[in-house]
Amino acid sequence: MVKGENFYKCLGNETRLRCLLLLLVREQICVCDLADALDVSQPMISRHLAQLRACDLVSDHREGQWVYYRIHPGLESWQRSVLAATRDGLGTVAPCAGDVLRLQAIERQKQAGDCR
Amino acid sequence: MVKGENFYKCLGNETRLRCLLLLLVREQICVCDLADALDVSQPMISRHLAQLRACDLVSDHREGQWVYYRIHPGLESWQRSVLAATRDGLGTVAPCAGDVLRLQAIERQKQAGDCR
DNA sequence: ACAATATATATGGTTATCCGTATATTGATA
DNA sequence: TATCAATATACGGATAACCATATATATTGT
Repeated sequence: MVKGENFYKCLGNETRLRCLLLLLVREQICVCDLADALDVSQPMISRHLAQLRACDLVSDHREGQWVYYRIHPGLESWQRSVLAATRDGLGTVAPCAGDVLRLQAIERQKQAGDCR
Repeated sequence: MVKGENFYKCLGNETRLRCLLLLLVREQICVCDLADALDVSQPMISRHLAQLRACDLVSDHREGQWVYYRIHPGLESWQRSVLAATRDGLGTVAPCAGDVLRLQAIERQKQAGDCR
């Protein structure tokens, strides 16, 4: 297996790719916000996040009852370049552009609503 | 389907990834040289090249009995950036580094041997 | 301790991917 | 036209990927 093969297998799935691109615009995002922004089920986002985690593309940490994911801080620089190039190419078109908008809406809603 | 999904599905296979990286170091390579350099069977390389062709990652043209492949001239710039970053990250490690050496050996052998 | 929320994983079935082998196609050459 | 070399595709089976549903785990608040 080539070194980059698993990396690209991860990017070769729509949900995972959208996840990663969304994580490029925020330092960290919790699982439920990711699920809502991408409009996918909770088990689905969780499974794909697990795979990204297994390939060291993202890291996670718990804050109370929420688990936050971020781009893995130890990601190799060439992989960061790949993600950045992808954002440049795909970030402004559907469905990725809409993902960002939905995420922003979720964040606004949280801030306005219950202030916990 | 996200726009880049098929692109990354292509990169997510070892043979196809090695193919593309090898095509980054030569303007064009014929099918048999690709098969020899990667040490894979003829149907195998042909099938994967067909898939890269279908996704517009490579283009082909015939010269006599040989068919030459190259990185598709119309490849989007963000995709070129991805390939370049990948070469930077993987080009100097196995098996990609060996692929280049084997390709060079094949070229030398051709030049030395039968001069048709 | 219990209920509620957030997250992870297990299970089963469907579809896609991958590969080896066999065969078809195409161009060159005798 | 028969043959050969190069390339492409078809076929069948094995494996992997993917998803929906159900269930388990962990944390918080009552």
